[in-house]
Amino acid sequence: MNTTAALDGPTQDFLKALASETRQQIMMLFAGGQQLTVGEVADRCGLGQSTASEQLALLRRGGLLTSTRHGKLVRYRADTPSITARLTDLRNYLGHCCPTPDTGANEAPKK
Amino acid sequence: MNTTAALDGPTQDFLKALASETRQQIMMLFAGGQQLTVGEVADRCGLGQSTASEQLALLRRGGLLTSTRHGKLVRYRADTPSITARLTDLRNYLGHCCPTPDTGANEAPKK
DNA sequence: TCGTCATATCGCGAGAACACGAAATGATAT
DNA sequence: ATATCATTTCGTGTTCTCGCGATATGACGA
Repeated sequence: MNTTAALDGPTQDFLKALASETRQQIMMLFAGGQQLTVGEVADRCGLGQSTASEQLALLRRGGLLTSTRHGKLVRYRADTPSITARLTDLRNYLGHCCPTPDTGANEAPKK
Repeated sequence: MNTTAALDGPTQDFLKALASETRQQIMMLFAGGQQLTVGEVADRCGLGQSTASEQLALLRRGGLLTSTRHGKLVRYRADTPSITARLTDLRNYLGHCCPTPDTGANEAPKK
């Protein structure tokens, strides 16, 4: 029953991607700029190979990871600029919901 | 079925609360410091009374709203300091997942 | 007290998400 | 081309979420 989208698609996907403990756990593996393949993620999380692939795809759609093929391997890594952008979007959205959420970054009045 | 928490409880609840379009829509009603009752939220969103109550409870658990009783009415409003805190937690978490998430305008020594 | 209004909780059905194994796709070497 | 390895996509069962109506709790007034 939604006539009005509350958030734009990208931020939607960002939140949905993060709202899963399994995917949060996966994200932890990429600390320090780590680059990991699907198999490595599956292995370290104790997930099936296909499950890992699907979850990684969700994280990529959410703008948290990027992937690059290296031969037959696909290497995933954190998409830092995208993450930063979506965090800013999220803060802007929350800025609409409440008076000055004010994380230190002040909203300059537009124009 | 993961025993290892990737995120602390509060931030967990924060993300889960926000990862629903209905709840995002609800949050929009509180723009500008608005204070609304359960019935008003139900009415404006076209939701059943019980549904609105449950969703508001989730948002409160997520640290996005606070509630106060005024007689038989319960008034909800945005919990700005809590929102700010959880946004910071989220950024810290993401800071662990990727090299220098570059908070953009972080705690810059403002004046 | 009782009756009523506003909110919270319970029980339920429809739909989405999660994780899996099996099969399809893509890539490299022989 | 064939074999093999890594990844993706498909089909399935299980579990969780969402929204509802019905019922219970709490607050006020008569």
